[in-house]
Amino acid sequence: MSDPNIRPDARERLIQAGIEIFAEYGFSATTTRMLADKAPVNLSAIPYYFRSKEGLYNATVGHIADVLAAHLTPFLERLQTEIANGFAPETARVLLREGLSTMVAVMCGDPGTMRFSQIILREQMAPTAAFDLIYPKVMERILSAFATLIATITGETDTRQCSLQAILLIGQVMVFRAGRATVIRRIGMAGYTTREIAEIQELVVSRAMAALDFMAGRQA
Amino acid sequence: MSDPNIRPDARERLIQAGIEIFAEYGFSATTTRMLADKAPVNLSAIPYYFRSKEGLYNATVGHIADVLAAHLTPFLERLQTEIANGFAPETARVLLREGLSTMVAVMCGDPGTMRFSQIILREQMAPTAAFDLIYPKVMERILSAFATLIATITGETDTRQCSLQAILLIGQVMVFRAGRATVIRRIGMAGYTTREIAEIQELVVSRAMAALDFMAGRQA
DNA sequence: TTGACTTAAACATTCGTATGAATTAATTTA
DNA sequence: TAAATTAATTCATACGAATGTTTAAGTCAA
Repeated sequence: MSDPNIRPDARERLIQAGIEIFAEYGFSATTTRMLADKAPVNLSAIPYYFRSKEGLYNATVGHIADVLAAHLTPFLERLQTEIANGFAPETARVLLREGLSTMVAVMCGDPGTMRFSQIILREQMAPTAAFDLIYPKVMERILSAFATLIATITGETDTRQCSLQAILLIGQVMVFRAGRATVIRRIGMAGYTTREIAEIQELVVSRAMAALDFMAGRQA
Repeated sequence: MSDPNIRPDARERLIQAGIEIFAEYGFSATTTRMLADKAPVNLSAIPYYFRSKEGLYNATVGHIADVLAAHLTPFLERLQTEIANGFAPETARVLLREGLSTMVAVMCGDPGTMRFSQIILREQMAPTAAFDLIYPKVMERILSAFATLIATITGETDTRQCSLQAILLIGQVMVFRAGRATVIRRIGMAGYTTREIAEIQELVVSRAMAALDFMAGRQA
């Protein structure tokens, strides 16, 4: 639910459990007893604090959206500052590099945030009411920032075109998370180690830069 | 399960129902009664023909793998033929264009095969035993073909590098399926119409070609 | 009549949620 | 301050509905 006085930590523990369990099993395969055991908390704490299992799920997604939005803010603020000060294409390149690298790290590297992206990916593939909690705070802002960067770097003025190019960039990152099982088997990895994350970052960034050169060339 | 004598169509109807229902709801949220109603078939036909709900799911994924593998075969045979006859980079480009276009159409365009990719994507994100049914017949063969094409076009000899580049290409297609909800909302589409599929195909193909030019340039 | 298939009904289990008592914390009263 | 009262939270238990599966009778072609 939404208590004005944030009293207890049973509520927070349930959301942490929600992140772990919902990410691993998805909404339907997750049972309230799994969540209560993981928290650990009595079963009745779920309807007490969140009204229902779905309420806990929505609170979990909302929490993820807030955390990611907070991580996002410094980046977006820097972007705004740069825009106010002219914004050279070289600066935009630096920001895009950094944004993509961070995205790879968040989606594939850090075990904590990997759970976030797992839940978000599930929402994308089969959106529920919780999709509205995460789209405007995270998806929309990332895509819009990337589209701005692309426009600045390439000189492309068609915003739809820039948005589509931003989506392609994100696709190159997403495939390493959503297609993790295939990537690992195909490449013969044991999992994503620090070394392999660095390799993916290098790969994604260099590929993105090449694509932007190509676009800029066509524009000029 | 696996009956030697393939008698009835109740079995096939259940698999068709499985494609529709498992794609829409996923394994856990799908109930045996949904499947039986959709088929339509008596509830007991599921344990009778497939031993269990999981058995029907595996049979469904197996069926998808077979259908996709059959669609894939002509393409792979042409590739083999070309390889036997020298295989100029220009020919490889044509094949890659075609492969990517088909992939977009299969994943995002045709309502029937879109269900296939939905189920496959779920398997990638949270692999079950059924993953082994689809990986070697579909994933492995597509990636290996793309990697071969990339090697031919760019002159890159490192097979790991070629595989990674193939994964990036597939990511650019996959994002339009897995991230459908976000793409549609962000771009302001009402869904993927024929016109938008063509736009995505053009986008993905031209982007891929630019990337390969970049790789070929670095190699030369 | 046999054997493959279908059917309706029921089974045991698990699910999300409700209930009301027990416990703890906070506030008020004396 | 000490006791009393109230509110907030936790707890064990239970309930009805839905789940996957089983059972055994029924149907129909060969």
